[in-house]
Amino acid sequence: MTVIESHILAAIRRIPRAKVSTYGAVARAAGYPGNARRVAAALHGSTGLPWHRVLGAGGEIKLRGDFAFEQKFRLQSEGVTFRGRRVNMRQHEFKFPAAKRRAR
DNA sequence: AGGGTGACGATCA
DNA sequence: ATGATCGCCACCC
Repeated sequence: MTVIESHILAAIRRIPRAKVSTYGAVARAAGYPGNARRVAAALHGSTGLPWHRVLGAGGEIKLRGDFAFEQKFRLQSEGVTFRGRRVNMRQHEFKFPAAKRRAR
């Protein structure tokens, strides 16, 4: 568990129920702008997180196959509405408080 | 050290 | 909308 990873996971845990965010936004909120890929990687190897509340830019589901179905199902269960593969961000995006960049 | 990788993102044809 | 391309960056050989 690296420090960057712990910061990223902490940010993800702050996303409230029925709200969503994006890989890029989580990276910025954790203090690591430009590290969207780290967010995805951290998510991939962790458990017990609201992983389904993290989407690609524009509110698009980036997973494919069964995982994509699972994510959509979980979100809809929380009341998040979809327009095809995307969620209405105007309505469901969680706005993180501004965060400062962290040292790498 | 150097090259490949990816649940990314922005841009363009 | 869809696919290609390029920029990006920590990880893992």
